Amino acid sequence: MVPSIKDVAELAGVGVGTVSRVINNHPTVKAETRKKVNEAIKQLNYIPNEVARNFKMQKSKMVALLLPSIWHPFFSELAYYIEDELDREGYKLMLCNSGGRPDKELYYLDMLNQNKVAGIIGITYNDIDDDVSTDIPFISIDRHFGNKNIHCVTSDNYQGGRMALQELVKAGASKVVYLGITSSAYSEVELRRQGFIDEAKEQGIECLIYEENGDEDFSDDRFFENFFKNKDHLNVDGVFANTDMLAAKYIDRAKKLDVRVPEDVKVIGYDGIQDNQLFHPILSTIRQPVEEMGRTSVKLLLRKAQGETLENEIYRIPVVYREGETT
Amino acid sequence: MVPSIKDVAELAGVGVGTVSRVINNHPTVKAETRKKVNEAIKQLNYIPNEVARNFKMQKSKMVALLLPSIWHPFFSELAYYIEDELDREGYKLMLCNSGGRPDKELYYLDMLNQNKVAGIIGITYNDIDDDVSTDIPFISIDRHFGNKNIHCVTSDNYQGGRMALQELVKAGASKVVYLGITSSAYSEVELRRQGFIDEAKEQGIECLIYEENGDEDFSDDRFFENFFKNKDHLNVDGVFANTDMLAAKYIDRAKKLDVRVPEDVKVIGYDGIQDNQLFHPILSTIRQPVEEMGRTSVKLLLRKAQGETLENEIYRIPVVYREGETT
DNA sequence: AAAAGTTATTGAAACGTTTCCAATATGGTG
DNA sequence: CACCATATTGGAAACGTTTCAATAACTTTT
Repeated sequence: MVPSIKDVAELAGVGVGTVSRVINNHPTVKAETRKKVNEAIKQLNYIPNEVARNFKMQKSKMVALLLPSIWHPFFSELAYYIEDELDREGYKLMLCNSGGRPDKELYYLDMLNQNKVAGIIGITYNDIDDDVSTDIPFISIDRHFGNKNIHCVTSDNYQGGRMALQELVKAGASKVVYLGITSSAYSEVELRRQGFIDEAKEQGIECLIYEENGDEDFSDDRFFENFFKNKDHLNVDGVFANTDMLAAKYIDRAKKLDVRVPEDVKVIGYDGIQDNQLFHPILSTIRQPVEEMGRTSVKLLLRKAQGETLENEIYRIPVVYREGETT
Repeated sequence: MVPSIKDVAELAGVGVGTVSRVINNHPTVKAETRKKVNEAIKQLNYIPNEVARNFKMQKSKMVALLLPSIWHPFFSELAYYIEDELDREGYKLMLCNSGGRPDKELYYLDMLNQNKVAGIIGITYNDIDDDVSTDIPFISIDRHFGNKNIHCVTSDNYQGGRMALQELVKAGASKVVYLGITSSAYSEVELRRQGFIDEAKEQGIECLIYEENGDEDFSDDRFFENFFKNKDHLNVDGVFANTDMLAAKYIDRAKKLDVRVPEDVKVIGYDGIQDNQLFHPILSTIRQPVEEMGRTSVKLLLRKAQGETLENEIYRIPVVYREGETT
């Protein structure tokens, strides 16, 4: 039989309230009593029952991370830092893979609601703003809802887009294309395109755009098949891909068409996933400040959970350029 | 005010017990009553309070995944499947990154104990067998404790080792080396080496071993520096690396020494992480059945949680060879 | 129509905390 | 010593479920 607070109280010869106060470090306990209680705790090997505590408090020290798939290297890095930061603050992480599917996102939101989690960090592709319970703090990564007390953390996508163009030009490109997989839901990610275009215009560089929607049955093969069908696309000497993965796949395909990187085409990705150090050639990329994004999200979320109101609606964190071998 | 089961009971004009039975689909409720209750539930927008339920039951439908780092691509793939399988069974996943640090593993075990999780799936480097509470079901991946009702799921490492040698030989290698990062704690992973050696002996192939301990302040740079110091190591024409990551790094270094892969040296990794499709050259590898390992772990764990006793102590799942461009 | 059997329902108790108010102990002051 | 202020403590109530023994409502059998 696992001992309860009652057993401790009895053994220590005090009331349950006192034991509770000792456990929670309330200042109003005499040192002597505290000692007695601690001894009883040790003797009985008593461990506070966190489940009962959650119940009484009507909330748990659990934060949910809702994202498309932990399998993706960018998300798994993000999850790593989020978990680490949460742990420092005494919180736990619950992982929810939505697969990017709207129905699953809603299903999870519902479940998290029932489970009275302390907060949610979400990377969602759904207009979930109506479904997020108002009393569960929510931090959205890369999507800005602009209402309902949902705050947003993101990398500085716009600046990243500009940077990508600058670097391509610096590397000698004069005709560039933006490669993207879009989602029907608006996201800050689109600013990557905008920054890229704006900078191209300012610099007087010819700039093409190629995008396909990735919401359902998206296929890499089809994407690149379509892309290379357009002869214009074979004449570019600079490529900025939406994500590192897409950039890596582009390089893969390009190679098969005897397009050499970086001799014929310079390539820059976005994300800065760690593994691209092992891609050959090593990818040049706009590196998202993943660690800072993760930790910031947690810090903001916990501040919200504490009842604070945040000063900004959106927090954009600067990106940096990381040179590889593709520029 | 969020409605409780009591409010529903009142509105429906029944007892709380009846409402509870409706929610939990007990068969002993008249259809008519059930309908009344369901209407009340809908009208009040009642959602069962999972926290209270956990409390009453003294356990939650939460399973913890304790691993060194979700950031590692192999673990993030594993986590993906584990979460998916758990979700199908109505369970949730709590993620714990131990960093491979013994103290943190113990700290998490303690915490999981307090939180009365339904079970734990662990990839640990610690002799945690004395610290796992006997009444929390535990599935250990890649480590076999052989006691205390801790069951083990692993890939067939021994067979994988043999396979690696066979494939290197098939590709033309005649003098091979096994590259490994070891840990002080025994793990099934070591069978990769054993299988490799045994097969080499049987085939009469010369076989070197190079290993370093990775427990603390391990550095890739040092590892390869030491490795290449030994001139013998420059004469091999076949390399089997412990993990894909290690193989990719080997290829990286080899290139810098003008060792060509696969012309001069054939390389095979172990794991089959997805991203190695983007490595160039694409890595040949012994693919772990990650999905099956993940799903099997969950299935076994939940059977244990249900009170079943499992037939085997260890479940070895077959591996397959996946040919890339390095053999 | 009563008895017996079956099925459906009720409502109190229990799970282990925290919190709050009342009660008591302690210490200081006039 | 009486009184008051303050520090410390005790213990009941409450959190929202599930469960179980008791009871009620039907059915069938006699």
